[in-house]
Amino acid sequence: MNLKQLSDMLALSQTTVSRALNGYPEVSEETRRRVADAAKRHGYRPNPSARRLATGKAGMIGYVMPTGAAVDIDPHFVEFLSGLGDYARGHELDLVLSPAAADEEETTYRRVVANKQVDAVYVSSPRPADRRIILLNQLGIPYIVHGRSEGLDFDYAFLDIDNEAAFHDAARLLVQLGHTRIGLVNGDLGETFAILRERGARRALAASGLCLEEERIRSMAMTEENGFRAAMDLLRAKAPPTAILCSSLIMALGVVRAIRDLGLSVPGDVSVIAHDDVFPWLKPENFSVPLTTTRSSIRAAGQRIAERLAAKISGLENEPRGEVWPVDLVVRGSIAGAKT
Amino acid sequence: MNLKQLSDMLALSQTTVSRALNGYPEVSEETRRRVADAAKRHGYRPNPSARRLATGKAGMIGYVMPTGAAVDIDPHFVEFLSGLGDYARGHELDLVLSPAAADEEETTYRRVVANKQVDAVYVSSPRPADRRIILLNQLGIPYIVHGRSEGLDFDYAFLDIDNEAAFHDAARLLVQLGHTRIGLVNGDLGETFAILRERGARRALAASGLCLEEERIRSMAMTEENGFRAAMDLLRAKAPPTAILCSSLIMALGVVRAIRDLGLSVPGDVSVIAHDDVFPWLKPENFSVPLTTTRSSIRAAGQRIAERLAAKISGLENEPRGEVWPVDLVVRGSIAGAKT
DNA sequence: AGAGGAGTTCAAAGCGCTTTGGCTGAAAAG
DNA sequence: CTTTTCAGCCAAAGCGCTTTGAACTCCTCT
Repeated sequence: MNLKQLSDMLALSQTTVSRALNGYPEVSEETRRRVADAAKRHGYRPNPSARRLATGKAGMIGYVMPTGAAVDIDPHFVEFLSGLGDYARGHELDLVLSPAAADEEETTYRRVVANKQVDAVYVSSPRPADRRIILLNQLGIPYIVHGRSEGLDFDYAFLDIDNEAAFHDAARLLVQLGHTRIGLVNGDLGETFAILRERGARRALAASGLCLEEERIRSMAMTEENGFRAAMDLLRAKAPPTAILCSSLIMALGVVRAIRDLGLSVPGDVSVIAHDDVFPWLKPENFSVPLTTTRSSIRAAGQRIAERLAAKISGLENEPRGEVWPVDLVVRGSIAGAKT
Repeated sequence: MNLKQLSDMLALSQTTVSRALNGYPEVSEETRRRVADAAKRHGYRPNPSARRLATGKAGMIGYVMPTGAAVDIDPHFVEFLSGLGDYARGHELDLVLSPAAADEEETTYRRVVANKQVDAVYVSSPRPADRRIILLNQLGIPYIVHGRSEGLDFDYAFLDIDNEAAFHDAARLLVQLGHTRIGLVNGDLGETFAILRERGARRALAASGLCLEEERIRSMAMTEENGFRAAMDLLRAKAPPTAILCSSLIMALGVVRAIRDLGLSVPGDVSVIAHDDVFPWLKPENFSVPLTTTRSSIRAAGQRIAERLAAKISGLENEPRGEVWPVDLVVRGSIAGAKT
């Protein structure tokens, strides 16, 4: 069933039918009703390719997905995607994932934009002075960054959680509990969030005249194994930390395992606080010792970003606004006062 | 740069340019070269919407993504997606994710197909007699199922791992080690893979005159928490299992935690074998006791499915072929002979 | 009564590509 | 020398939609 058939059936022109369906004012109410009715009854749906060709609007959100043997998409992505989907579902928005090798990312963005395959894109895991953002900005397509970049000389739309405050507060809490040697098991410093978290922790310690020593910081891809290695490393040092801040639940699995392996206990010997992105399949309260976390639902972020992208597409959101969400500090059994 | 501009520039008709670019024979070699050259130099790329409108071919692979507050996409999906992307990347294929609530899945498939938004789709987590497969079959769009259904009266294309053999072999190994009371911590029985795994385990026990007791089976969503609960349940029974088969690494985390919480040990008191889909961020060899696993890379499956979908699209693969991959049984420290 | 609107509707021109059917000129066949 | 054949190229017709510009019908106003 296409527009022509439908309009023939109604003895109306394609123009009128199209306008009726798209809510243009110059159609009488009665006609509109008739058209809407017939359309529904016959299950008419405008062909998106045709519409796209005519309008340039795609009804899709794009994401350039880094791929390649060396690239591991991490499980956060799936939760984020769920959120995006939650919103998109109700709004007939589809997502287009364009896989690209690391060195083809820019080309891919260019292609996607030039082809008008999507109306807007989102960018994840931004790095400082991220080139993708610079590119998108000059290409002039609506976009939102999930996370933040730094060192860009223009404003851009983003949604981020307050990583700095989260780790600041977490570190401050540890300090208040009497800890002075605090370790940080962080994500890769190539990404802004990790930089901000380190900064937050550093600031909290500094406020009490303490210092986040370089040798108590580890930054690497957030796998269980790396968490384990990092913690092992830290805890075997001459003056091991009595508390560890950790950037992800998955790493925290490794951290806790390391602590155990060394015959130490949580929180008796080592207090642990981790960041929790809220996975349905791994919960901090279910760790052998319930984990204190800084918590922010990455799924909710996905929903919000979809919503804002939709707003941008329909022209409701224009200024390049940054949105920063506060992070909950959820105290559970994994922290205790420092042994004196 | 569109076709018209390019052809004007070359003083050729759009027809000829189009044909030259698409490899039709009725173009002289010299012309073809000239055209290809100019196209490359000016970065000409045919507008996909226009092409799609004209040909009906989309150059995209579709996936109807279950979404909704109640639906958790699990982390396996991301690994699978990576694989799909690995292949798609090199072949200019994009993926379209169409989010759909559980009760809108069929409608969404219909929409996607009717709109010719994609050339082929893949279906994941198939259930027995899966309605989606029936639907796709009659809609006549190329598709591949990742996993298997049962009870369908027609052949369909799928790629699955040999779940039954995997769990059969794992169970047999446990039996050979002297275990007679074996527990199964499985995924939701709504999905075929879980049914097959149970069948495999059952068969192995039966072969030795043993029985996989109903009360030693738990089937539920594969979260860490459910793994914990299930194992707790099993181990607190009057005649607790001395070995546990587990359907996922994430569940296995919970299983191991339960064993520990009860003051038992792996493999001293309880042997554990789990299925490993190969995540970069959580490895069985890094469990406190290295985990014996049945292993099959879900990422590799993604690559292969993309490859086969591409073959289907270009008409290279036609018969509805089923492909079943063997599963590795990797023995590590988590199993031991049964205490006598 | 005629001009000027307001309210509806329509025919036709794109959007950028593929593809059908036809045309041309030179080489092959008669 | 005429007829075929065929490689190579082209004009134009879609694909299904949106949008421009025009037209037509009623009213209202002067």
